Amino acid sequence: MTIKGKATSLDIAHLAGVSQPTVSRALRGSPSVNPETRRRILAIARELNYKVDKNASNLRCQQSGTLALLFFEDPTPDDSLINPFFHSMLGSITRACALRGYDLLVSFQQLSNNWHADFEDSHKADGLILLGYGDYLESESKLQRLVEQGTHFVRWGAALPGEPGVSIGCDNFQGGHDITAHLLAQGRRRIAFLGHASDHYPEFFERYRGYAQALREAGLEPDPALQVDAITTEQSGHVAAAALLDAGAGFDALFAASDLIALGALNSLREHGLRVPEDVAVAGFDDIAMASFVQPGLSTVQQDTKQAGEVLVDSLIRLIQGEPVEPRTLPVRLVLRGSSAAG
Amino acid sequence: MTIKGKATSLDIAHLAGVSQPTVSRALRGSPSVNPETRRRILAIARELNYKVDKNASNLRCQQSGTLALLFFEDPTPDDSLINPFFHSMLGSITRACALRGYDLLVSFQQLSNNWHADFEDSHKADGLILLGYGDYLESESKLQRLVEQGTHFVRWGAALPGEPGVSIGCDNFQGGHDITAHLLAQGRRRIAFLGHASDHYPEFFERYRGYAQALREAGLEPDPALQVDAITTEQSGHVAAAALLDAGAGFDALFAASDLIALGALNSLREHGLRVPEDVAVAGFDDIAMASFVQPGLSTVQQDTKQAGEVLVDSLIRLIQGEPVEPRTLPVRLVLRGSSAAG
DNA sequence: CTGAAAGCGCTTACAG
DNA sequence: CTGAAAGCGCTTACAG
Repeated sequence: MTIKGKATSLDIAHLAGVSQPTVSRALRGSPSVNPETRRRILAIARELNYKVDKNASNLRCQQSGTLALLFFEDPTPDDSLINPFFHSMLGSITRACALRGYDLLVSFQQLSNNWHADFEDSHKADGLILLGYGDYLESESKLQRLVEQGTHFVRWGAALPGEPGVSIGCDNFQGGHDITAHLLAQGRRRIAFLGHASDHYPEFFERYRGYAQALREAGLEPDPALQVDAITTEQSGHVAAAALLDAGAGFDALFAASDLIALGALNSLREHGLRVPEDVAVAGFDDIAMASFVQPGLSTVQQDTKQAGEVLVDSLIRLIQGEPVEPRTLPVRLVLRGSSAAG
Repeated sequence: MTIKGKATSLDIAHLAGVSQPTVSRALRGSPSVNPETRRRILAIARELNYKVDKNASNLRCQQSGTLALLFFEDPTPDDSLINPFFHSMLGSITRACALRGYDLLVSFQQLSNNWHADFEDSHKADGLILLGYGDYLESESKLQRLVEQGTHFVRWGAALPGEPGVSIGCDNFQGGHDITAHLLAQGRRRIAFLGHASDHYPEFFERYRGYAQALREAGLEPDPALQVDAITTEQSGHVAAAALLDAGAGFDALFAASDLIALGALNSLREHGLRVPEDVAVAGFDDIAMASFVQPGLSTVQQDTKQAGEVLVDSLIRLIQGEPVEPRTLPVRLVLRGSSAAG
């Protein structure tokens, strides 16, 4: 049985002695096809290794069965510095898409790019998942445009009031609060915060707010001298911790807005001869794989990436199907290891 | 200017007072379009935020402008354990695709899945990139089927004679040889190898062969008691190193077939009270980000993931275009850090 | 339960 | 330089 090129539904129709639409119906499981006819058609399709041409069916149905994951990179274009947390999200999103029968296009984007809507306008994807850190205020206007154009999208980020579009994020405030409360419970009093704490980085800002709240609940006022800006890289964490030490602002604990920052800080503390947790307790945020590997293990706030991927994908699919979707905040949980033991 | 739904080339044609094919030509940069007409068409297209419908153009052209990356997972389905090396490859492949105008579909696959050819048969992708560790002999027959079906694909792996299809890999033999020679130059004599050394894991096997060759060049015979099987996870490395210690096979250095194995071994050595590098020098393979982060830094063999991604993508595109493509072996380089300093 | 017909939005000979 | 026509491979009313 040879067919020039790939088999089409018409080839199968000829072979089965039916019309091409009947083949289409049989393949899609239409109940109005004679069981015997369907069996014959399916057998032939299998033998010919036939696959429905997605370009044709998508064109006809005006959809693509594909989601696009747009990953926004930090300024640094260095592959190796991508936050492992996002890799975990990528894995989870990929799996969630596969389970729901969607394909996933992956694209790395610069924040500055003209990325809005390209994928959906060209029918390459039915909707977008936006992922990645960066200056939020820089991207806000673009998100606004996506909304105006009616593009279907969800983004991973702080689910705050007034956000354009649908945001899914973890409970950054609660995580920041709980880990700080834990450090306080270990007897720490001078707790530094490493990470940006402004509208430009809403997720970090929420973590900072939780931190400040926990301090106040313990009767302490956040000390501005103990907050140092940092983005999510080891390097930035290293620099921030060194700056804190150089400034001579005494501290007995350190809450980093991400694990990568915490890991950089750990190395900086070690270089300065400080012991963890004896001299300084350290905690991070994310629970990346490395957190459980370093010595001592890094206490941190775990984001459930599996659930996050599922919620992102499910929300986007509902959006595409025209159903109402609310922003969601997912729970976090503390993972306590040696780095925050009592001093 | 309102058009119900998304604008099509026909909408633009009406607005520009030309036929629809002329719009198509103008948009694709055909030289036979009047410059003034083209300008008018482009202006309207921009104003309407028009994007060519990929489903339609792909259907017409019988291609997709998309590559599919099939990522094969190790038996373990745990997201967090994915080898960071592959994440780096993913980043590099994504970028290489973007630069060449191809979209990238990403799919995680179980080795056992019925993955052969699905993507290309359904016209979702013009070709496949296969990536991931696992038992090679299990997948060989499937690769053979891909070849028989004329599917376009390249895979990352050992570029050995007799492989089905086109394999691109790094110089595993040379890397294994050079890092072992380095350990020997540091005065080490009893060098253990952690990792599978059989046809089931051709890349590891090549690294082992390089290791054995370097030993022989130094007048040493590989000691079977110093080789312990391991797959690419920290856990496996931890277990393998512990087994080696428990067996009492004395060794003063350890070459792990991957960085993850080496990192697991480092923790195991530490738990046994052994100092690195004083008591045992340690080296890995891959140069993942964590290698430069741990203390002491992990000496390793760097695979150039940027080049690897580019070569994979370029090779696949050439394959799709019907050009001849040879398997390739890419150079590696040593990255020496504290873990292999003289004892 | 099945077939003839229309049409999704493009691209590309073909004719002028 | 431009238009009328055909066709890529499907899916889905519509009619029977």
